[in-house]
Amino acid sequence: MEQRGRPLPLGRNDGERRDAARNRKLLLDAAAGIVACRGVENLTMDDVAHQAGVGKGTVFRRFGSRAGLMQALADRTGRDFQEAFMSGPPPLGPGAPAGQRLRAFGAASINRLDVDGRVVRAAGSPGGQDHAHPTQRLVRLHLIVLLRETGVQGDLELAAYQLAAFLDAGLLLHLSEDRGMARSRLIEAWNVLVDGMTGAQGGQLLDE
Amino acid sequence: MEQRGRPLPLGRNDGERRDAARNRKLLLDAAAGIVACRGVENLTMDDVAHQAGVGKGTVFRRFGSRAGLMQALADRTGRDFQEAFMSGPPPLGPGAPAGQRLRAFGAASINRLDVDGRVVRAAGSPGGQDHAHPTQRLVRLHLIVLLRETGVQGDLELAAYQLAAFLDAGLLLHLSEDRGMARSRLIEAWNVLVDGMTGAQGGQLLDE
DNA sequence: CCCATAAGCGGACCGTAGTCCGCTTTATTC
DNA sequence: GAATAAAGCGGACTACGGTCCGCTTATGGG
Repeated sequence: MEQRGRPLPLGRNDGERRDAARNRKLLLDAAAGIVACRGVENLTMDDVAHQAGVGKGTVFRRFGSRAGLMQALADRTGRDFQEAFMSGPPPLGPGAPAGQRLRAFGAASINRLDVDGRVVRAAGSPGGQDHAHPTQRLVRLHLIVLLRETGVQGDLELAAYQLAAFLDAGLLLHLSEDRGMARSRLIEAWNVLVDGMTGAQGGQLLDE
Repeated sequence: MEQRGRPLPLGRNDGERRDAARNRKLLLDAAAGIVACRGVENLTMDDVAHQAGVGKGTVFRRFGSRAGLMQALADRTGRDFQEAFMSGPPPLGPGAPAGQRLRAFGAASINRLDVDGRVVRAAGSPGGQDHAHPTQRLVRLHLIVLLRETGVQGDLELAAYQLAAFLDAGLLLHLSEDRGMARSRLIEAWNVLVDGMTGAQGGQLLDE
């Protein structure tokens, strides 16, 4: 049949249907609760569905996969972090010199491990993080901007990947927990890495 | 019953039992065959067991998990690479200046993607690579030695982690396949990273 | 208020990773 | 070569991630 005079019968042409939105929240809350009380690794999709009082199919319709659910969870708890480095107060947010902001970004990322490092790690698909995810892209974009601001020449995109690779939740958790490295040591290594990239050789030149 | 005069009734006090060794080989061969003809993602543990003519339990007894099997597979095909950078000809092996060896190591790792990048990526547990695996440790140890040889001061262990993070198979495959970046570009970015760490600012100072 | 449409929903179903436990094989000792 | 103890083995079994498809409900227009 050809199209009728009803071109946009969408539930809501911008967002999702009311019940869908409600269920999304129910599911995220349920997931957060389970993570809080039993840990990420003991979260099953059936649990989440049951706890939220919906069917399992709904969970997968919303989030696509377990990793997708974790991503959504990580994004929710990490939203304030995003805002902090996008538009919060210096030195993390705009206002401070780019070099300091880079340092602050690393420190903040590393200290964020306690909050939801395990969730972020679990958000990785089998075979590593999902580098194509919007959050990851945003982080790299941020790094690129800061690098450019410090006057770094060359392949900024890959430089951003290199920096972000060290901030990978799986790696940091390994260093912190399995290897017992102190946060301060990780932060110092980040600073050295940033200095090496931005050309501040000694590490003292741009130091606080 | 108390212990008798037979203190060491081990099958073989060093290695594994004959049949176990035979099955290990059968299993690795079967896995390699399946990977070669159907790809890593279409390999199931039941397939491997059946193809090798053993029970499924045997596969898990030998390799612990799917990731473990992949690791073993990657290690076998990567053994010659290990030998190449440990004791092969320069510039990859000993004999060349450390700076050149670092560059060669990155280039070799990146070019190795074609061979078994997907296997290595699949060797990662859910939530990233297994940084504690002997092969990873060997790589980092190698990097530490080379870094020290170039006169780098500071936290060499974490510097090695930073370098190795960029050579992660999952990341490189993403850059190469999803993002369509040329190998040459990745290698150049590696060189720049190494130069930044070793203090060769311009990139031309130690250039070939 | 009723209809048409499409999005949403649920839970039975499927495939695969990983476990378990009783049986078999290997190696060692006398 | 018989006894014995440990390692190995196999395949039924479980748990969980993910799919499918017929049913329900929200939504917007007549």
